Amino acid sequence: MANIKQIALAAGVSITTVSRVLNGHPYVSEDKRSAVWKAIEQLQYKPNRNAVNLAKGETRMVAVLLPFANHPYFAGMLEGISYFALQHHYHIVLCQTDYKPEEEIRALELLRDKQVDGVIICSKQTNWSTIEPYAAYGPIVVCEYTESSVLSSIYVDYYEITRYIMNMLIDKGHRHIGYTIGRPDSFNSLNRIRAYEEALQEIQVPLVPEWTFSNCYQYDHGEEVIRAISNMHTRPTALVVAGDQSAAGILLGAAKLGIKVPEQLSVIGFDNIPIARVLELSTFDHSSYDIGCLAFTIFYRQLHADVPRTEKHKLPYHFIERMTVGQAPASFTALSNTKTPAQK
Amino acid sequence: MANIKQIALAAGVSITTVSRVLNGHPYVSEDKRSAVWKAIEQLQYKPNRNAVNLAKGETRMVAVLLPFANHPYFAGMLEGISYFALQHHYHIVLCQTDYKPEEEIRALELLRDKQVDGVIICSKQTNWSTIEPYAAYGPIVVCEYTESSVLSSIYVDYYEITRYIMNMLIDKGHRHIGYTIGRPDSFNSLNRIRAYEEALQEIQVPLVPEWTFSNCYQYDHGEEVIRAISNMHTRPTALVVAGDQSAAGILLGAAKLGIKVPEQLSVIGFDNIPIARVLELSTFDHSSYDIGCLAFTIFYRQLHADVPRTEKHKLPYHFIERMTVGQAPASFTALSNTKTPAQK
DNA sequence: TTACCTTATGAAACGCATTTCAGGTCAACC
DNA sequence: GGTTGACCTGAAATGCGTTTCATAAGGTAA
Repeated sequence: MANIKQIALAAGVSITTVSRVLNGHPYVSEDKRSAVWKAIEQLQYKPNRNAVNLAKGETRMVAVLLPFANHPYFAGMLEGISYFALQHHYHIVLCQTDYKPEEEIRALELLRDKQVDGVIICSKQTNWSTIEPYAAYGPIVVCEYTESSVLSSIYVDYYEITRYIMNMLIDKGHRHIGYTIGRPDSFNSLNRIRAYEEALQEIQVPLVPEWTFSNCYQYDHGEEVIRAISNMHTRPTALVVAGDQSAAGILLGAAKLGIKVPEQLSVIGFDNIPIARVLELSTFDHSSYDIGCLAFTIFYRQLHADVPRTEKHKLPYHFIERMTVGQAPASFTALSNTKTPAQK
Repeated sequence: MANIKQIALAAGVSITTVSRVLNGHPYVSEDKRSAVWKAIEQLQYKPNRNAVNLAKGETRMVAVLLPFANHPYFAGMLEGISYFALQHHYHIVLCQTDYKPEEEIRALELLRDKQVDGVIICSKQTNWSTIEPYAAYGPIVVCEYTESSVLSSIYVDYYEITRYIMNMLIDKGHRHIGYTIGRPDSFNSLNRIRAYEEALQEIQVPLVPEWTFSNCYQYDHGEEVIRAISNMHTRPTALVVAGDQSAAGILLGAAKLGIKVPEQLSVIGFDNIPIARVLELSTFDHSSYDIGCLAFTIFYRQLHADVPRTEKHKLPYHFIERMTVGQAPASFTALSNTKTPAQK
């Protein structure tokens, strides 16, 4: 394929002039400009992006780090990032990490090695101190709370939300409340747990470890949870579920097991993914699509304007009341041993 | 950041020797080798990937072209590609096109401009003749049937599958059969339609245009379909749905509208995505994850071995019988005007 | 008339690593 | 002793654009 030198030769100008034409610089006479364009078209010339990247020190690529793309929450985020990226003529390098630290590092190394201009971290495992040094090579935007002074952060206050939910459930008479979370040791999970425990403490209700479940992401996990609950002697009357996907599994599993929602079990999800609407799941909305859009916007601004690279954005949220939260069932308010009819 | 020149200087060797050490070439004396490594570590040197790409003419990136990542079928594919890509030290450039031809072209231009070594097309709109010229710049693998002599193809024979389904439904007494598809003009859709129409023709049952729906991808679309059906005077007794996601919408919508599946309506999905299992949806399995794995493998082999770049792989499939296909309801076998109880 | 700016153009340096080619040493084999 | 081949090393060419700097013509304000 032709290169810039051949264009220069064909158009009878210098390489510099070709580059000027290519990049729309002023100070090129009309006749040379058209001669260059003519040569470019005749030889079907297109600049080699590697050479451009090398010379400009910019790749117009951004790495997106996430555990799995095959999850509506992250897929939504990806879509948001993608949409804004395309508008700004950026491309996305997808780094699916499965929460493996070594894969997360590899994504950050793309930044260090100048393969990308920045990184958007949707969710990660690695600790901040390992990530921070890479911020020297370009903006890093994290969709999670961090106090780091070199990273930008878009976050949802899960402590606040969880307190809000717990209060709502307690107001409705629930005392037997369980929860599910994703990774047990993530910052968000720890905040959820803290809010949960404090809320119970305030009304002096003991914590039942049996009613707490971790590593819940997919439908299957939700089904396992509801199966486990259906076999319990004393069941929770409400579940605070960390993601709509597993909440959907719980709902559909409950239907199969004959557990009535919300009459016997209230379920609250998170994320408001499409299936939540279909299943009438009460949930918290904080559109992952919008988070993605914002993440890209911040990355882009930080790269092109001389702004501090440590913005913090707390996201609003709101509760979407649908059909899965109700009053605590009378028979369950006190510790009872009632068996519900449908059980395997 | 340090570059190779500074390492050469610090280690007291030539640039060539540093490059040799970096790339593990033989014929470097032990003392020089260790001097180079020492300099590399002291200066924290890492090669600039853009320079490497430029010099090697290879980027270890592959573009993945798909309409939307936020769909379990494509997300599964993406996961498969991703998994194999990581193993081979490749990265993925995600090109979400929303079926817009100009975005599809942009993805192909990445190949022409040497930003990626190849392209995997999961689904596209652009016609083959537009895509083919780009094959000159690197392997292009398409997850769809094509006769093109420069593209590789992994495909499922939807004509065959649809005939299989139609026969099954006809055997079970169904005569009022509807279908839903995605894009009405795609190759796969046309084959589905052809199989559908031929099957009806053979048993001399007239086609009811009202029972055919296009542009169905998401839950919402499925819900719209079932709502439309519930308002029909004469309803189909079976639906051949082109994707599990919209089939799920149909199932959940049917439950809300009081339409019993499969007693009143049989539903067959495609793809066997996770929600299908949860909803007991009878469907065809051809794992999109596996397609992704295969797609990357073919791309990789074509790039690194001297094999023809036009492999064709027809994928196996199998029907997964679950709970949504039944005998045609007696009252529906003949054209009847029976109204089912639950209607809005 | 001098001083200075705008327009126009190309040579050369620069971004950075890989690869070819040529030259050299030393041991083994004929 | 001469030839051959394995081992080692670096200068220079190569991949390809962008950007700086130097130069020069033409115009204008002081």
